[in-house]
Amino acid sequence: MSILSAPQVQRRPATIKDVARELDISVATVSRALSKPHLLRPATVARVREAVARLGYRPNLVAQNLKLGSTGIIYVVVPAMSLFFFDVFRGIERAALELGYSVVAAHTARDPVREGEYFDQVACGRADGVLLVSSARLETRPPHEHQYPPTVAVLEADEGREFPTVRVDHIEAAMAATNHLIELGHRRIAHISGNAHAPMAEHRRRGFLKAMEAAGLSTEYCVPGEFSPEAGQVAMEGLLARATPPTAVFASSDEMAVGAIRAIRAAGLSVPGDISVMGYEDQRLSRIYDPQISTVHVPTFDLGYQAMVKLRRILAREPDEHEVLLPTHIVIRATTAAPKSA
Amino acid sequence: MSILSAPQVQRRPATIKDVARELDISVATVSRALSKPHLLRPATVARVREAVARLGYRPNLVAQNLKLGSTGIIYVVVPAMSLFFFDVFRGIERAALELGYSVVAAHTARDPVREGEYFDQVACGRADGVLLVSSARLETRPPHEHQYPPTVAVLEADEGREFPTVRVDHIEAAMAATNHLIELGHRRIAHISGNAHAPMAEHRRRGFLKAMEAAGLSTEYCVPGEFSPEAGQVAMEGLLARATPPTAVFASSDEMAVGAIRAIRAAGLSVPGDISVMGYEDQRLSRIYDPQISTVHVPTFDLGYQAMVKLRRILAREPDEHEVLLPTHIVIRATTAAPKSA
DNA sequence: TCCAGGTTTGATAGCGCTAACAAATCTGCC
DNA sequence: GGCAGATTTGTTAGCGCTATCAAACCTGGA
Repeated sequence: MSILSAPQVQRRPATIKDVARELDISVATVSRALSKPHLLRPATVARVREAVARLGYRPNLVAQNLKLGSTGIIYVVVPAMSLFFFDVFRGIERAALELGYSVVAAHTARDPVREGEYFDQVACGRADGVLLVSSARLETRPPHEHQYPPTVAVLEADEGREFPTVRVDHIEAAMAATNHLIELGHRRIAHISGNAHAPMAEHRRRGFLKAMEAAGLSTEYCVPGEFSPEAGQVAMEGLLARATPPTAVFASSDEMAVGAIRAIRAAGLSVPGDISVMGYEDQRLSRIYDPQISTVHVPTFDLGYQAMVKLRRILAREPDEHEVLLPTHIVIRATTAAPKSA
Repeated sequence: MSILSAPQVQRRPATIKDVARELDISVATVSRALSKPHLLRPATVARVREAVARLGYRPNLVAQNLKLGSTGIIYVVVPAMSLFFFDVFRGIERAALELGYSVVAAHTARDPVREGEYFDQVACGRADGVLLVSSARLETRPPHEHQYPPTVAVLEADEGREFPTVRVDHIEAAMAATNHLIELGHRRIAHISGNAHAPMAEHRRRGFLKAMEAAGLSTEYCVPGEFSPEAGQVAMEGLLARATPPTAVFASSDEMAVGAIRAIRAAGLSVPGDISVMGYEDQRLSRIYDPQISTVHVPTFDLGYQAMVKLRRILAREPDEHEVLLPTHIVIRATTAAPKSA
C-alpha cells in the first residue's frame, strides 16, 4: 500500500492557447475546428484534432458556459432519496438524454435551506433550470421576487409558488383505491395517512374521505401516520385495538402498507383473509413483498419524462400549458379480497 | 388554467456592474463587500448589501469559478439508483456539508460512455472531483493518459484504474456470513452469486468458497445469479430441484435473498425451519421484509463519509493512504437457524 | 491580368468575476 | 500643521472561451 499515489495527476490542464501556440495558429481557429469544423479547411481541422489529442486538451466548460450564458445542465431537486423518486429521475434522465441536457440530482433532505441553495446555484448560472420533485410544502422564498430560475414542479403542485407542474391527481387516485375496497364489499375501511405536511398525503386523505362519504360510509377509521413502515405498523396496531376493527385498510404508501401487514399478522390475523390492505405508489417493494401488495400505480417514469420536456419548452420560451395531469390506475394484487362476512 | 404562465421571469440577471453603477462605486468594492467585508467601511458594506437586495443581484457562480479555478462541487458518479447507493450518498453528503462542498449525483446506468462524460465534465472544470461509487468493472479510458480528475472510488476498488479507495473487504465479510451458517450446523450450503462482471459479486463468491473449503465442505451448491429478486428466485428453484437440496443459502444481496425465500415458500417449505437464508448489504428491505432477513452489514454511510474526507485530502494535496478498509459485521435476524437434522 | 465574390483564417472584445497593485483618504502624533 | 502608516477604495489584468468583424487568401470569368 503506497503512502501517496494518484493516477490523477493534478497538473495544469491544457488550454486553447496551448493548442494554438503548438500549431502556430490563432485560438479562434482552434475553437472553430472543434465547434464548427465545416467553416475550416479539412486539413486544418485534422491538424487541430491531432494536436488536441496529443496535448490532451479539453475545452473548459466553465469558460464556455460563461461565454455562452448557458450550461446544458438541469438540477433535479429531490427532497428524499427513495426508489419512488428514482423512478421519476429515470424518466427525467431519458428525456434529458434525448434533448441534449445533462441532469444532476441535488438532494435536499426536505431542508428548505438546502433547497434554496440549489435554487441559488441555478439562478447564479450553474445550471439552466430546475426540476423540483417536491413532496413537502417548503417555505423558501427567493431573496428577490421573481428570481426563481426556470422551474417545473414534478409529482405535486408546489402550493404557493405556482411553478408549471406535471403531476397526477392524487385525490382521484385515492378515490379509486377506496372504491376498489368498497366494491369488494368492505364497509369498515381505514385510511392511514402520510406525513402531515406533505400535500401528497393530504390529497390522498381527501380522496379517501370523498369516496367514503359518497358511499355513505363512516370515516371514523381515518388515522394519521407517516411515510414509513414503522408508522404504518403503529397506526395499524391502534386500529386493531378498537372494539370493532376495520376489515380493510388503505395506506398512503406501499411502505406503510408493509407496516400495516406486519401489525395484522402479529395480531394473529391474515391478509387478505381477515383484513384487506391497499398501498399507494406501486413501488418495487409492492411487487417484491410477500404477498404482493395491491396498490395505486403512479406513472413515475412518465412524470419525469414529461416534466423534462416541459422544462425544455420553457427554456426555449415556447408556449405551454401550466399544468399537465397524468393518469393513474389501481393494481390489484394479493392483499385485497372481499371481507369474510360478505 | 393559463396558457402561458411563469413566476420565473427570464430577464437579464443583475451583474456586479449594475450594483456598482447603482451606487457609483467600483466593482471591486462590491465584490469585496460580499466576500471580504472586513476590508471595508461598515457603512459601505451596508450600502452595497442594500443595493444587492434591491436589485436582486447574485454573484454569477460560473464567472466566479472561472476566475478562481474551482467550483466547490463534487460529482458523485453512481452506476445505479438503489437504496444501497443512497446510503452511501447520504454519508458523502454529510461529509461534504461539513467540509463546505456541494455534491450532485450523476447517474450512469452502468453505461461506460455516460461515466466517461461525467468524468469529462469534471475534468473540464464543472466540478472539483469525483466520488466513484462503483460496482461494475468499467472500461472507460480517458482520451489522454493521466487525465482523470481527482477521484476516490467508494465501495469497491476499481480494478485497472487504481484510484484511491474506501471500501470493505467483501471476501472476509462473505466468509463470516458463510461461517455463521456452518456454525449453526449446516453442511449443504448454497451460494447464489451476483452479476457476473461485478467485482463485488466475485469477491463475495470467493469468500464463500474460501470458508467452505476451510471447513472441508462441498461447494457444489454455488450457483450464478444476478442482483435482483427474480434472479434469486430462479436460482433457488434450481437448487430446490436437486436430489438433495441445500439446507442453507447465502445470497449475494438482500434482494436476491427475498427471491430465494419466495421460491422456498412456493415449494411448500419454510424459512428458516426447512432452509436458512442469509442476505448481504443490510438494506432497509432486510428489516422491512417479513421475516426480517439475516444479513451482512455494510457500513454504507461511513463508506461515503470517509470517501468524501479522503477526496478533500487529495484536493488539498495532503498525503493519505491509498486504500481504506472499513469493517463489516453479520446481523442475525429471523431467516437463519440450525438445520432440522442437527 | 484583374477583380468580384467566396472561402479560410486572424485579431480582438468581452462574458462576470476577483486579485494585485495603485491611489486616495484618513488617523494619530510630534 | 505635516507626515508616516494604516485604512479604504479604484483601476486593471486576465481566468478560457466564442462571436464579431476584418484581413488574407483563393477561385474563375471577362
